[in-house]
Order: sequence, then structure tokens, then C-alpha cells
Amino acid sequence: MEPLKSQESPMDTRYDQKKEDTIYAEWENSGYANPDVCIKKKVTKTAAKPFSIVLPPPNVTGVLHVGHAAMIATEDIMVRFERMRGKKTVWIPGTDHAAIATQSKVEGIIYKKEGKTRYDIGRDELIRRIEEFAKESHDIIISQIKKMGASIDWSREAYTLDEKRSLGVRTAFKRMFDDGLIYRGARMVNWDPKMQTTVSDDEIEWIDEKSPLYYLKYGPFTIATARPETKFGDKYVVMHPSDKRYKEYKHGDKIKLEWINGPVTATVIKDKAIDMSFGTGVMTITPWHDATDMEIAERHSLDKEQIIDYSGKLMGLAGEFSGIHIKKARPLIVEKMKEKGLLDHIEDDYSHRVATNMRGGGIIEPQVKEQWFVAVNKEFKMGPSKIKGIKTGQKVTLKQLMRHVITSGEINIVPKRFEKTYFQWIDNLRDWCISRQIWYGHRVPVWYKKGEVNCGTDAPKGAGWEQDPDTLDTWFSSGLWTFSTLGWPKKSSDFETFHPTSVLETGYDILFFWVARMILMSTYLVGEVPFKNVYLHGLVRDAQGRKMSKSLGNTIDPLGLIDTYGADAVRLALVIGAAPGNDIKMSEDRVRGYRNFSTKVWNASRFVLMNYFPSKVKPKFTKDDLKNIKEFEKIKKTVTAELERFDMNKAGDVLYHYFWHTFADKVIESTKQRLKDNPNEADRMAAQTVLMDISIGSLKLLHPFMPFVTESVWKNMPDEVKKRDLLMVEPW
RNA sequence: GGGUGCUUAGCUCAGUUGGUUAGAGCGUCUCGUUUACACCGAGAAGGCCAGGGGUUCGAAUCCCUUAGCACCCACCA
Repeated sequence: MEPLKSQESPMDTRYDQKKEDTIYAEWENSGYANPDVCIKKKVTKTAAKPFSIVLPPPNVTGVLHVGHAAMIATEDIMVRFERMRGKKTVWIPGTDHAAIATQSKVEGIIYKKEGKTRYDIGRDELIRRIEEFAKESHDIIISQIKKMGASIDWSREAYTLDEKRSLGVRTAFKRMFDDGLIYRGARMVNWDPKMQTTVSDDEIEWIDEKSPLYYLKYGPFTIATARPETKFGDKYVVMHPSDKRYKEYKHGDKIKLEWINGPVTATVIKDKAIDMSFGTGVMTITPWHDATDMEIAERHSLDKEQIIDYSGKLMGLAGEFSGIHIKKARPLIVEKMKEKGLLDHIEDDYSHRVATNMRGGGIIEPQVKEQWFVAVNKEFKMGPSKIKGIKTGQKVTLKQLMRHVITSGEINIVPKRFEKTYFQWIDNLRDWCISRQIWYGHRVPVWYKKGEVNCGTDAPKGAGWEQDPDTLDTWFSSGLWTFSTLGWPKKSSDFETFHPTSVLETGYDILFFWVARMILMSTYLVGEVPFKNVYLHGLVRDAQGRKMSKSLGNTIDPLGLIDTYGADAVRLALVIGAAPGNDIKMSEDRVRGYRNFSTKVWNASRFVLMNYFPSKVKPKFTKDDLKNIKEFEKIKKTVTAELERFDMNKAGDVLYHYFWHTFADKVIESTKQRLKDNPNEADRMAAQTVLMDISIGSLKLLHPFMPFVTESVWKNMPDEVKKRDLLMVEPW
């Protein structure tokens, strides 16, 4: 056998990142991300076990950030690993219409460019514009997901607002409506006067604020308030029943006193909700605009009056101040009180928290309003159930279902500590307000006609029906994601094969928003858990450890890093050293380090190839050869075991060190002598065989972590070691 | 007010069920042009694993406690 001359080496000393797009195209064209193709091409057995995972759909509000990149890297590792192991593997992509966030964004753009509001351009036109924006955003996101190397099944792509998913939403709504779990009621809601919509409890962000605390003279009492502009209608004065300072006042006493706009009659109310140590221990209440006040008012059947309208302006009750926005009204009112001698004193530097709409909206004003709710504490008869410990026909509440599947262990949360967080949230959960007064999203499938109400998946027959103008909370549709993407409510083999999904991988920040809602929807609607495992990754933070967010503008562009260091390096930097549930601080140094590792993998393989000369001579292995092979086998076992328990971090770390500091530094070095001018052909063959075998094995193990370099190296490997055309589907 | 996490080498962080001299990347220092790789190799310095107490033959790891930081939840006017 004529040895190759080393200068004819087929490979450069550097792996060429520019070829990543070409490699991705090969994967895509192969169709191997689609389990049906894998079966057809006999890469996967028909009877193979399924492995399924849904991609948490990115919002179509912009571009991918590093957090998405971490998520894609982690999931792709799981998916590639399971596919290579021969499982019937599917990873389902999609995007989320993110109703309020997207509309808010587009409204902002329109207002900036044209100075027009949504009311100026109208419902249909606004939706058209949003769809246009969403489409662009979608295309960018998809191309970014591909850049990361995601071996995702594009043939199954879904959108939370597409036709199939919309049917799912209407079906879900109707089922819940018919079961009495969805109801319409006037309740206290979080109203955003800026976006003109309600917001769920979970979408509120509390911001610390310092503001003056005003002490006002209310007849014989002094009351403290941070919001004097809400006090016009106050006609109840509340104190703790066992507060000795006010024992002379009895519950129900009427007191005539002079107030902002003239004399009023105040009624004394005794209620234990009062904190005696706060201020003077006395307060007046504004039930319409405060949840605590509302509860007190409900307990004693007190009057409730609206003082602030939905755009944030004072109403008739405010007398001379009516029509003025609360922000402008405050100083005027304080001034008037001062003149009337109603202002006792002002305490500066009082810190409290203000509720804001985290989706780019304004300051929340609690309001009482008719809305649609999901009743989480109402009993219903469970439909066909495959959930362990829940029987078909059993009486349960949604809250009980959500709790049960975690306590029973049917869903396993990694890391475990988040179970506690989850339970805490469930225990505090109130009925879920699902209606929004924005226009982009799933319209509430309820129609009205002269007092008649009809809920259905389609508009009722006959003329004169008018559909409810409200749209649904975006999480209502994403809650269906694990099964709506598999074809539900229609029967489908995808659903039969892949539900419940194997694992849900997402950031811990949307445990409540999304994970909990999927559990609610899936257990109720399909009688199954949505997934068997929940793997929560940490948040990728900036240099100061702050959460990266579009609104803060501190996002790192993962594409920039991919351009300079390659996708594999970025993937490794985001996965290795990141323990589940712990935050990841992104630094370019780390990426550079892993880029060097990519080069190492490239060059070590190159060396092995340069010394690979097939021959008929039987290799004669030395003791060290056998030891080296044995050591690799051990690494293989460890990596497999770690990946099985979703410890990508550990598996990656082990591989990294093995490949670099054992295989490259020790094994390769120790064979150099034997490969060069060795008269003992059997010994040389042994050396080259050991190197080739370990290389092949290592490339397979490394592939889920760094698919581009490994696939690229694989192309140069001799055909006789390959079982398939792409490393992507080589047997593990 | 409840809850969770973090505090380990100069910097950024790993260390799953407690087990021999505590690890990585980057940085620092010394040496090195050898059949791949300088995006490299060989080696070195650098740590009372936040403080205190306890359990144990043995603790970075388990328990208690103190402090600082971060985050989550909650109706304090």
C-alpha cells in the first residue's frame, strides 16, 4: 500500500466556519429531522421508542437573543443524542403571536412614524400591519434558529395564531365554557390605561417608587394616602376592631365631615384587614380601584363607585376636577386640600411599589370590569383520563389537577427546587383573566344577539349575531402547544405517537406563564400530562448580572458571536458550565475558548487521517492500546448516562477534557513514534486503528454538542467507517 | 411579610447521592519551532471552598446560625 504524502492532506489547518450554512442545508435536505423520513430511509426502526420535544415558540416581536440561543443549543443536544440512539425523534418548531407584546410594539412603531393610534387606523388595518410585522419577524427568527444548527423538523412548523391552532383555541374555549370553567363576570382586573386592555396578574411588574405620603384630615381622623386623587368618593372610614385608640367609634357610626368637594357623611367600618401599625391605623377606602379595599367593601356590602375612567381621567364624582388626568390632578387636589386645611402633613421618601404592565404598557389602574375568566377552583367532572391517580369522571378542580401531576411525580421538574416555587404559585392562584381588549389575537368565540349568548367553534347560523370584541390572553393558546402542534383537536398519528412529549426545556422565568398553563390545559383537555420532564435552564445575563431584555437594550447578539467564532463555540459556551436553573453569564472569552476547542477537534482528526493507511496487515495491539480503548469506552458510558439525565453540562465537560487532554495530548502524542517509519507493520496498524476508532467514537459523542465541526470532519473520514451518509444519523 | 438561590484560584464559574493531595476556562510566570493544531505543547504560581457552631472515622458537599448579594411570591393604605 502506497502511503499518502502528508502534503496532500485534504484539510486546512483551520475548520472553515463559512461552510456552516452549507452543512445546515445538507441536514435540511436530508430530511432526517423528520422522524417519518428517518423511518422511510431506514435510519430509525418503525417500532423505535419516541422522543418528542416542542420548541418554546419565540415571540414574533423581534430577533433571537442569547437566551434563545442557549435554549436551542440545549434542546438540539437532547434531540441529536436521541436521534443517534435510534429513537423516533421529533423537535417541533413554531412561533408565538404574543398578542399584547406584538401589538404594543407595532402600535409604537406606527405612532412614531405616522403619529396615529390604533383607533385612527382601525381594527382591520392594524391587524394587517401587525401580520406584516410578524411575518418579517418570523423569517428572521427562523433563519437564526438555523444558524444555531437546530436539527428541527420544519415540516411540522406551527404558529400560535394559524388556522389549526385557532381551531384548537376555539375548541378549548368551548369545552371550558360548556363545563362552566369559563365565565364572564364583573371583577377587579388590572387595567392598563395606556394599552387600553386588561393584563393578567402574572404580567404585572412591580416597580419601586418613592413618593410623598399625604396625611389628610378626615373629620376627627387622620388618614394616610399616597394617592389623594382617588379620595373623592371616600365615605367609609375603616379601623381595626381591637384598636384602642378608636374604641369610642362603633361599627356603623355616621359622622358628618367636610371633605374635598364639600360635606360628606362617613360611615365607620371595623375590619381586621387594617394594619394598626401603619400610619394612624385608620384608612378610607376606594373599592373600585383597589383590591384590598374591594374585599373590605364586599365583606360589609358597601357601595362601590368608579372614580377614574378607563383612560385614566377623573370622573363626575371629582366635581371640578372631572376630566383631568390623575397625574395632572394630584398637585391641584393637594393644593385645594391645603387651602381647606385638610392636609395635615406630608411624609417624604415614602417607598412603595407601583404596578406596571410588563409588556411595554403603562401604570396599572385596578378597575372593576366585565371580563372572561377561567375558574381554577371550580369542580368539574374529569373527562377521559390517563393521568395517574385521576379517574375518568372524578370531580376535580383545575388547581387540583395542576398540583396533582407534580406531587404524583408524573411530571419531573429539573432542578427539583422549582417544584416548591410552582406550588407556591398554585396556592396563590386566582381565577385567570383571559380576555384582553386588544385586537391582535384569538377572538373570544362567543356571539351575542338580543340577549342571547352562543359559544361555539364557529359563528352561529343566522343573521344578527355579533362576536365578542375581546381577544384571548396569548398564554391561552400557548397553553395548548404540546398537543395543538400535534394536530389536536383532530385525531392524528402524531398525537398518538408523540404525546405526552418527553421533555419541555425552557427558562425558569416562564414556569408560571407557560409551563403551568400547559399543565392546566393538557390535563383538562386531553387527560394527559403535556410532558414527562421539565428541564429549566437559567437566564443568560449581561456583564452586570442583569436580565437581558429587549426593553433594557442590553441584549447580546448571538449572531455576531456565531459570525466570529462559529455556532459550535457559541453552543458550547452556553451549555458547558451552566448548571440547570442557574443563571449563565455570557462572556466572549468563553466563546473564544470553545472556538479553540473546535479547532482542536479539527486538527486532531486531521492528524488521525493523515496517518490512516488501510492495509491487510492485522494490527497487534499493545497493552496501552487496549487501555486507551477501554478508557474511551468508559467516557462513552459516562457521557451517555449524563445525557440521559439531561446533564448536558457534565457530559460536555467530560467530553471536552477527554478529547483535548487525554486523546489529543496523551493518546495521539504517545503514538507518534509508532506511526513514523515503523518497520513493524502490525504495530503501526495497531496505533492507527486505535486513533481512528477513538476519533470515530469521539466525533459521534461530540456531534450533539458541536454538530458543524464534527459533521464537517466526518466528510473526510474514510467511507468504510461510515454506516450512513451523514454523521447526524450515525448510530450512537 | 413568606420563599428560593448564590458567596469556591486575580476574573467568570463547575463540583448529582459526604471519601484519598479541591477543578475548568480566561489571565499571570517559565520553558518549548516535535508528523496535527501557536486558536499549540510541557510545567509553575495562585484557594483557612463567606464567618461561626454542630453531626461524622471523614464535610466545599448534611444540619443550625450570622452576614452580604440576587431573584420569586404576597391585598400593607
